[in-house]
Amino acid sequence: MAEVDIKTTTRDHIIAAADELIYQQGFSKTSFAHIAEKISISRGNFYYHFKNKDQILDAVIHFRMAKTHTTLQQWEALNSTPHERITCYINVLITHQKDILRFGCAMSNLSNELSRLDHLAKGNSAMLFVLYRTWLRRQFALLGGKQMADKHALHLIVQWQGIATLANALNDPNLLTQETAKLHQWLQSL
Amino acid sequence: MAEVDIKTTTRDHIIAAADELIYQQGFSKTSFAHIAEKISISRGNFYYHFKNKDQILDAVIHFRMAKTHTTLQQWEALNSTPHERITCYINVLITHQKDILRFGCAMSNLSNELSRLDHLAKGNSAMLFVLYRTWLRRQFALLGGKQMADKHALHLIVQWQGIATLANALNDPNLLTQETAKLHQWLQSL
DNA sequence: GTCTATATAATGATAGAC
DNA sequence: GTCTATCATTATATAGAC
Repeated sequence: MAEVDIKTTTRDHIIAAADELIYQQGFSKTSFAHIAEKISISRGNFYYHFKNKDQILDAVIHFRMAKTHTTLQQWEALNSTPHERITCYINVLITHQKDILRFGCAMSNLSNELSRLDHLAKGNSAMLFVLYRTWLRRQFALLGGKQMADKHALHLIVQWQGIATLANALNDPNLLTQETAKLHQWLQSL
Repeated sequence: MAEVDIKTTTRDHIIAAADELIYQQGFSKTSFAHIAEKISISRGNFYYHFKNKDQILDAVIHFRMAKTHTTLQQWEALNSTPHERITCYINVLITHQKDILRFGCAMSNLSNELSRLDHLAKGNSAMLFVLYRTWLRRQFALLGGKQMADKHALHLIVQWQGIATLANALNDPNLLTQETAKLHQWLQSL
């Protein structure tokens, strides 16, 4: 029943490389040439695996959804209390601090870019937030009742995004650690 | 002594148009062709007023700094209490809600793009945040003492950015009004 | 499945007429 | 000061050989 021997195809390589480059450079600036160079294929090869650039974007968003889903499941499996699980979410600000300081948050960056482009995939990219929100809501419900669960979930994501955004803007790792500590205190106080 | 008859030159037109387009589309996607069309000049004309695209960016950042400086002075001149002045800052989330939902925050968007591009002007764009932070710190110091002033200023900017980011991502005006109401409550409680 | 070659459009930038 | 014409580069995308 275990999942074994899942082949890593060229299509998967394209998606993984595009995922990283879209995070680092944005969707518009991520070119076929750059992805091709990164994984050593030719530009023409893309159109065997994808109809156009937008379909790569769709695949990347789908890939991110799956990745996030797996991460949330792991946080849940490895931690028995909702307090510990929510702590995992908060700590991403620390474990990924180098990337956040340089590139910001992958979710909000893409969502914002697609919003400004008036891109059809904007709604899909926003679903990543919904995934986190739903998961956090369930954890907060376990922690202290259903009434405030969604408010707490939303509030935490707002704080998380604000910290990531400002730390990136000011390129300030201390801001990251100090504001993250406040989040832990807030969680403790609930 | 009053400032009268300041001519609006072509250079000013370019800067104003670039300011708006950079907000809406980002720096990379804002082309000379698009700016030229917006203000009805030719593409070749840019290079009489600016050496290259980066110099337009510098001028736009300088323009935004001046605009922000004026805004902060007005908030201060038109309101006698620090509480009212800080309220002005919070209320931008409401008065500019349409733009925020569609495009996000101009400051953090540019700062993030330049950070990811590893662009030299990144530091300059971050100075806009410093401008707000310094002004807010002074208002909070007037409000309740110097010890907590900078922490309050930073915390407010973090919240503001988080609200703008998430409202943009979820395209949710209700989130904007609800979280802004929380900010007002927080200010009241200080 | 992967490649090379190419078509087409848009970009930042330059030269020079007026 | 503003324009037209042009260049070099890069982008997405297509056609067809292997």
